[in-house]
Amino acid sequence: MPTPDPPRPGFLLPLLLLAGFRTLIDDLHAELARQGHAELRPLHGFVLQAVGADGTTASELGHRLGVSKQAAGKTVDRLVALDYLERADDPRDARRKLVRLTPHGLDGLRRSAVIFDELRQRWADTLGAERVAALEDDLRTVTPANWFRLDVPGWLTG
Amino acid sequence: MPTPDPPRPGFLLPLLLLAGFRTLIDDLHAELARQGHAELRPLHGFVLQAVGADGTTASELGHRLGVSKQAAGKTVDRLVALDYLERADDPRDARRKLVRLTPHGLDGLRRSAVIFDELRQRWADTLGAERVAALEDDLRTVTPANWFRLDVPGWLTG
DNA sequence: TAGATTAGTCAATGTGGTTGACCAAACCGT
DNA sequence: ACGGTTTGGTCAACCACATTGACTAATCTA
Repeated sequence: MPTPDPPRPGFLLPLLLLAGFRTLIDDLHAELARQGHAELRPLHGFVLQAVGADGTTASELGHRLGVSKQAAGKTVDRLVALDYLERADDPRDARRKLVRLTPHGLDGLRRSAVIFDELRQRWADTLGAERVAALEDDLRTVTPANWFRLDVPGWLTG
Repeated sequence: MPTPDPPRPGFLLPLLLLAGFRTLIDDLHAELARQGHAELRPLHGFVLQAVGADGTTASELGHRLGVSKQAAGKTVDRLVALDYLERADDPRDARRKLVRLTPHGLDGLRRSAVIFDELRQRWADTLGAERVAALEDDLRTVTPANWFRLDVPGWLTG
């Protein structure tokens, strides 16, 4: 059986962007698995990044991730069960439950940052550093200004 | 409250690729909704594209989409309910059930192609045609050769 | 202090994915 | 032609991630 027909012209661009993203994410998690973080799912890296070293709350996390506070809360539950996050009471506001990285979670986040840097360097070795930079510049240009609000939908689940 | 800290250097590249993809998909579906296809979810366009004008079977569809035949079957169920796809018996093999686009589905697929072409043109107007082409070339270079197997995980659900 | 807002949780539901089990039809080698 | 294997489809159970609505408790504010 031959490979399926290549997509029509207009379909190419989104597919390539998706493929580029997927490639990075897949490579990241393959390497993370090798480094002792096999349980980390694609989505989780974004969550750890959004929690950050300073910690946050479930509601704020939901806002950063662009999902409801309930969805954020459930994701935190799972990452607590995996020992990536922990909850603590906020002494200044009894309603709030602070969400913080555990040492294990901080390790995962730091390794992710290192691996992403390496992957970007690999792209720079292949394409040339200036083309990677141009690619980033171009994407920043055509993308809404608030792109860094880590708006990651369900789809990283793959 | 200030916007959250921008991501660390290594995190930028995947986030920008994701943002670019999301921007295209969101714009596509906003326009599709205006043109009478409000029920089409982000994933569905890829499925229609994978079904193609000639039709296919659930198993083959699963292969093209990189998911199990069961998952493909359930997705077909949903698109049948929305009148985008229909099933028919294969007279030459009683096991197979052909999956075909309905007229409504074909309309959605064609409109998607047109809109994607327009969006790509919009990028070319902003960045210049040669930079869009360079972007595509670069992504093709750093991406596995089989990228056009429409390997779309759960995440288009957003 | 009363009323509005905010944080978190629970419950029900939807979508898209997985594995395993199973049946019927088709294929293939003796 | 027959019997074993492969293939296509479906069912069931389950998981991950999202939604909305309802609710409590704590805090803020007029």
